[in-house]
Amino acid sequence: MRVVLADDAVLFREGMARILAEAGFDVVGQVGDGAELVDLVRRDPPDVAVIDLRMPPGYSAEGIDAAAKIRMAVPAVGLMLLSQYVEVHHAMRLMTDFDGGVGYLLKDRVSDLTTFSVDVRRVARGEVVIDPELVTRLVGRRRQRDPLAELTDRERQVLGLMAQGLSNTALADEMHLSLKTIEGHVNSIFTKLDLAPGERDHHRRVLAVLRFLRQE
Amino acid sequence: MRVVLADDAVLFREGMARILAEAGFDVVGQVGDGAELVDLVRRDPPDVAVIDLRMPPGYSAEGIDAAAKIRMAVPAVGLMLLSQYVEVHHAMRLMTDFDGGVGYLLKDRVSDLTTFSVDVRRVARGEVVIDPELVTRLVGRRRQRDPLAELTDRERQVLGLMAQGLSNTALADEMHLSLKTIEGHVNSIFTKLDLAPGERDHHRRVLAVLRFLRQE
DNA sequence: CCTCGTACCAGGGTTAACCCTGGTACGCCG
DNA sequence: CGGCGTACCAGGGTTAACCCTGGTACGAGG
Repeated sequence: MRVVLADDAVLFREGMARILAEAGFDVVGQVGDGAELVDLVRRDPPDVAVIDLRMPPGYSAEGIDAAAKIRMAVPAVGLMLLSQYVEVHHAMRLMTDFDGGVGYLLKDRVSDLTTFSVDVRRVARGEVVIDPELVTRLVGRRRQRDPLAELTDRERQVLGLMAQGLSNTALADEMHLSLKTIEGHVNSIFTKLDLAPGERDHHRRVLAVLRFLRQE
Repeated sequence: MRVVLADDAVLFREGMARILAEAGFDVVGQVGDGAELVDLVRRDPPDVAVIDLRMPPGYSAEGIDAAAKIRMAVPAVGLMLLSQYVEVHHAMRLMTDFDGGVGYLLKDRVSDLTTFSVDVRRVARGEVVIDPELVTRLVGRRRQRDPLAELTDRERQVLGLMAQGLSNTALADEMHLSLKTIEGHVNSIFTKLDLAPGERDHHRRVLAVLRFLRQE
């Protein structure tokens, strides 16, 4: 089974290459960023790509962005994403935007090499592998399709100003609306971007802003 | 040359073991925390130990604490510390408390395996190896006027995670600190970035995040 | 030794952000 | 015409974020 690796951290990536080679994989390529990965996979499609979620230049979601491109260009390639942190919104994107053949594991939570290589093989065969704690977190969430596209014009305008760092008060002044109206729009934005209330792990406004900035 | 490895992240540690074995080292042991490391080194001293700076239980400075104990118990053992983040105070402690035979490298900045294994050998032979950027930072501090440059290493780390959308609670979990400590760092970041309190026009957290993202 | 900077943390107080419910108004479409 | 979506807004309640003060500990430097 042929695998390519994408991670800008050389020490980690090279170690991974050896672990997978030892497990019987044919490591046919290693790259340090998303663009290189997409090129490599297009030229010489592997069975599966193991991809670090955060890579240059933005260290934000380059891995998943590259994965999306690969899925469009070479749909048969399995995509195993590795992350340093639990990030539900990224996992959600994986679940909703990709139709099988995807994995999302936490680097620090892989405790057994055999299980890890089995997981990579499962992804290559079209299965879905998600970190168990993430699965728990994901239960109950509804599927969404391009959440940003669901925003009304007004909501998009509000989010654009939020992304410029305006407070709710300033938003109300700027748009000649009441504070109550702004609050309503902001809440509606969160709902549509599937940023559920009660999540203590995320600062939802910052996440909404990051979502908006990434779209541009 | 005999080496032992200490890192609780299995994937990373196992990869490292293979890299070093391939480079001709005899990997005689692997452990997941500082106490195990000290025991192992006492029982069967290697030539050099490669140690993750942050390990259980506190994820704070277990690596360097264990290194200090090893230096006292078996002074001939070389000590290579690996860190995820730039932490000047730890590097400084290494330079001042240890008399040769020490190294401090950033995991994400090791870009060449041959150089890395050479560095490990140098440390084993009693030399000092420090990440080059860290050297620059140690020598040329306070040269810039950029507010972001005024942040301490800790504050920069906090801001980086804020920019990933982590809430204060998640920051505390992630960094194994108290919520109070995180709040203190966040407030300090705002002060240093000239984001004054009482300004109703701006959402200061979002602005701080935008500032960080623009810098990258 | 003393001072300073950094790191960590607790106690206690404030508030903008957030959230839910309920209402009016308007345009569009079947 | 009625239903639906969107926009605007009020009332009322909750809380994570924010902020200040004060404390310990440690390392570095004069």
